[in-house]
Amino acid sequence: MFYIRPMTQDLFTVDAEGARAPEQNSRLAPAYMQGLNPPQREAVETLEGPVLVLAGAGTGKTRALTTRIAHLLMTGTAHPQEVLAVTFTNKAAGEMRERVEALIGQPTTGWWLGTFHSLAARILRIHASALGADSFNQNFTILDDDDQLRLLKTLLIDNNLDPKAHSPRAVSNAISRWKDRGWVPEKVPLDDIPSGLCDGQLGRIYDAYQSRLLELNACDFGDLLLHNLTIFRINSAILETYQHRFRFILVDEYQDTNVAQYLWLRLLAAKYQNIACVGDDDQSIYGWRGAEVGNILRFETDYESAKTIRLEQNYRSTGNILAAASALIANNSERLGKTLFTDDAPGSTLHVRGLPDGNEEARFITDEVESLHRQGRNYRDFAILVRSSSMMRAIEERMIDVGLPYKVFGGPRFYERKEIRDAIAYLRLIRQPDDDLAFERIINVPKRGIGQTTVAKVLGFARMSRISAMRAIDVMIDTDELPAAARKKLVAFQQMIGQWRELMNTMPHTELAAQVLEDSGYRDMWRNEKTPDARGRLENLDELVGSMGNFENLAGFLEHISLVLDTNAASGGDELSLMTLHAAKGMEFPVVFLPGWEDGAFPNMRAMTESGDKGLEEERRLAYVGITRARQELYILYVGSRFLHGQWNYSRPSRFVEELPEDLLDIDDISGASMFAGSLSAEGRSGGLGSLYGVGASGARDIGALPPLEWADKRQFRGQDSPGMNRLKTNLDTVKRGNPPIIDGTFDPVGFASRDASHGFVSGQRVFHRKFGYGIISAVEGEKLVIGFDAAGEKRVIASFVVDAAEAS
DNA sequence: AGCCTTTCCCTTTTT
DNA sequence: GGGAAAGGCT
Repeated sequence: MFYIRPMTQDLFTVDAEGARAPEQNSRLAPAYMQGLNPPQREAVETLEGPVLVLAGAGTGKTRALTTRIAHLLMTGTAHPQEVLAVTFTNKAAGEMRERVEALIGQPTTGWWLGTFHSLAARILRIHASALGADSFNQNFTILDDDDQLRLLKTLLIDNNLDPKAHSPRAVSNAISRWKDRGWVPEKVPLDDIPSGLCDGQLGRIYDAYQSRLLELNACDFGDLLLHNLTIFRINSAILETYQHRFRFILVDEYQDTNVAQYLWLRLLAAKYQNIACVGDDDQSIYGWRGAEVGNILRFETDYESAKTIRLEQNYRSTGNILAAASALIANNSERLGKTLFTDDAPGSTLHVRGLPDGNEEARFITDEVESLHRQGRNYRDFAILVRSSSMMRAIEERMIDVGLPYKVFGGPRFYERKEIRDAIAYLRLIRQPDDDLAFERIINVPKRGIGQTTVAKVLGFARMSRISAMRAIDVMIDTDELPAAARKKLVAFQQMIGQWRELMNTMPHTELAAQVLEDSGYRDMWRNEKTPDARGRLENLDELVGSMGNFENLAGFLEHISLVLDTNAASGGDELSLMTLHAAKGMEFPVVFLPGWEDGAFPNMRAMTESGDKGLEEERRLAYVGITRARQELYILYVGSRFLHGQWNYSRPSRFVEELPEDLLDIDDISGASMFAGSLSAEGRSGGLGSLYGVGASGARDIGALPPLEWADKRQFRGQDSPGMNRLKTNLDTVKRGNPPIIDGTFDPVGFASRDASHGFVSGQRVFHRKFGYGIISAVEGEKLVIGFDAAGEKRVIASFVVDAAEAS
């Protein structure tokens, strides 16, 4: 039996006097329940059955959820290992963990409490082999964005498609979107074919990508959930195990679940239906990631005995802030509608400031922070929330200048630095030699004389024979396909990795990492580099090795970096927070700055051109999220001109500013934007979109002259359909017939490429080889052939490099 | 092969 | 502005 129910959790047995019975714990209930209002209490105390908590911003929904977990445990209704608590982001998961620990006074290590992706990865690690793919096993690598793009690019080239004409990025987006929708493309699918690829081509790329991932023992983010679904569907025993195990399921931010996540939850909750979801349709900001607000609406039909509880009393923000947020969101047409109220005083007005440019905006923020800090605020009381991370730089630079302590969430990340990624690639390859993306990254870094040509040959052969590069080397070093010098170097590389691989089992992982970086010459490479940032890179490597100490083993560390791309989450110093609006979901701060409220930037022009009114409404919800993060003071900022992408752009205030009730605001506009707005009214405004790109300083671009959308021109092709595309269409039909997007038997599990190695060559056959010319096969050893060539003499070559002499032109 | 310079392209949000 | 790729030079 693969699953042994761990009974090591000591929640009920920590008492010094011996085992503490659940009944005794229940007497503690009043303490942690104190201060809850009646609906919150109801949400906590409805221990069994499906519960949907529709809760507005700042109504204490996460508190209700965590208290519910505590209550489940304290009343003895649930054992810790029977609880599955799911959040969207790592930060939310960490926060939930903290709160639960505070409530029950116990560590929650090992509990099933985390993000969708981390929990799905955990299950997939246990059951990877149940997927049925030859090479896919528990050591699988989780690919990130960059790996995915590089892989797609090579696959495009293999399929004779030009990566310039058919951007790997667009293909990647399309694939991710399908996956987010659980392969049930309700809205986008057939129109969502990027840049002139006909659907047959895209389907082929998709299939090639998917089977390549399995050959490399790798999966992408979307696969984590999808493979779970596949396993659950083809192996009901596994599904039942988990249905039985997770008797209590809790979900935060339910409005942001996509179809794949929805299906995953539904399958798991099917048996006991003890599922409690908390969400707010007004805070749905992940539509672009496939989030379905409809999942909230569907809850009551999915679970017949569902109980819906509304939390409408806001405990977070002042009256003015709440009123402004409510007025803004009232402009959205698609909403369930909630009326939030607060008993708090109105508080300050909202501070709206128009400033000349981005530097002045940054200066205003730091000045204001310092002045409030002098009045007794801590730095950690402040948050600066931006629409896009590119807006962070100016603010960051300013804060460095004046020496304010700050922390960036979701900006350029530690793990995305080149040296860190290289170091991790070494470790990935040592742990999982089939990881070609890691291989490609470090095969010649530092330089070891294995050039582009050699690497291209190895990788090309690997893809052709549907094996990984390291395995391809095994084959190729026995043959004459590569020059002797190259073979020698490849062998040396392989042996180097092999030695470390052996050390992996005996040596602590931090020591191994240090040794790998030293022995590989990677550290020396940076030591010898004279650029100013080389020293910093070496320090980063030290930091990486140091941070590995926080993990039990190499596997745990690698899992962490692929799922939790956030190093400084745990620093609790007195620092102000700088992050995107998306990253701020679920958080609150006494003082919030919202810079960059300019039309075109926010609401973001792309969001609107791509998704029209729906896009605008999502942007408005984002604004709503931003405003409702603030407890006491709120600053909304816009500038008259901003330096973006190497060019000055003139702008006018966001339409969202106009949607705020004027009597709640104190406005001070020195942006000069109104002047431009006036001059723009003829052309810019009539365009209906913002003027962010309207008039460049150099008179560069005009709204009407924007480049045509790349996504136009989609379906004039009728290429032959691939299995992947057929699958899509089948599912599309299912949905069109009015069926809910459920997994059913009609929908195939991931398709696998069969590994048919038989080539059909026989001894005595006359063949042609591109490099060695014509010859006669003297022996066949699996896929290797020994051939006596007319000109080159006897050589060992690989069957796939050879064609029958008659077929050679 | 390797190194330096130029050119081109992108540029929302994230697990 | 910034990164990747292509081109050009040693």
